[in-house]
Amino acid sequence: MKKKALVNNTPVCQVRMQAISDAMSLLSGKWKFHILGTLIEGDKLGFMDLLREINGIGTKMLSKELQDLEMNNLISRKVMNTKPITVEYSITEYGRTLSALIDELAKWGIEYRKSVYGKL
Amino acid sequence: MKKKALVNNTPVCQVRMQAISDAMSLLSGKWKFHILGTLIEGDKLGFMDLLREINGIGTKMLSKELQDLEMNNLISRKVMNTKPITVEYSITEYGRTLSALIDELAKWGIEYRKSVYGKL
DNA sequence: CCCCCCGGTTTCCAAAAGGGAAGCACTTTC
DNA sequence: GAAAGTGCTTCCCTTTTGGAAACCGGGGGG
Repeated sequence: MKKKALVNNTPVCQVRMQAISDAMSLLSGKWKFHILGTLIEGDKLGFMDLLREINGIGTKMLSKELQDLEMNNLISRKVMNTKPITVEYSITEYGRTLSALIDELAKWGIEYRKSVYGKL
Repeated sequence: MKKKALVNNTPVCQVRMQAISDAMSLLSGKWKFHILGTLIEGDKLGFMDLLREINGIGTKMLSKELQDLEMNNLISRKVMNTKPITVEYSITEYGRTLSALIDELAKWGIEYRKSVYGKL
C-alpha cells in the first residue's frame, strides 16, 4: 500500500500552493520588492531617481526588473515630452494591491532583525 | 549640484528596505514558502511525507532547504527512536510568525490568478 | 569641442540556484 | 537473500541570476 499526500491533497491546499508559485513567479528576484516599495512610497520617479533610491542596484537589473514589472501591469512607464527626455515610473492601481504583502514582509523583517540582534 | 535620494533617505524607509532584504535572505528560493506552508498546515511530518506533499521537489532540494530553515530556527527537526528511524519536522513557534505573511502571499496569488484567467 | 546628464541596451563573465541519478546505512518484510 | 522503506549525501550537469563596464543617442553647458 502506497502512502499518499494527506495535508496538501485537499483542493484548498492545492490552490494555495499554486497561488504561492504564481505570486513568486512575478515577485522573485533580489530587487522587485524594493522597486515596488519605493514606487509605493514615492509617487512618480524617473530611472535615475530609482537608481539613486535603491541602494546597490545597477542599470541593467533596474531596466530588466522595470520591464518585468511593467509587463505584469504592476507599474506603469510614461515617456515625458520634456527637454531632456524623462520617463516617469509609477505604481499601478493593481500594483498597489501588493502593499499589504510588502508591509507584512517588512514588518516580519523588522521583527526578525530585533530577534537576532537582541531586544535592546 | 548632485541630486540625492529623497524617498528612501528617511530612516524609516532605510529600515524597511533593510528589513525586506533580511526577510528575503531567509525566505528566498523556490521551495521555502511551500515547505513552511505545509508544515503550518500539517503538524508533524517526516522527510518522505514532505517529499510527497510538496509536488515537484526532489530529495536534494528538500534536504538543503530543511537545513536552511532549521538553521534559522523556523522549523525543528527531531530524530525519533522508532524501529525504522524516522524524523519529525515541525514548524517552530517562531516559524509560525510567518503565517500572516504566507497567507497574504497566497491570498494575493489567488487574486492574481483570477485577474489573469478572467472573472468566470 | 568635449563632457555630462538622462535613459537605457549590450556584452561578458562569475556565482548561485536547481535538478537527476546514484549511492549509503540501517531495518523490516517477503 | 532480495526488495522496499526511511533519510539523507554526493556528484555532475544545466539554467538562472546578478553585476561591472562599455556603449549609444540626443540634448545642454562650459
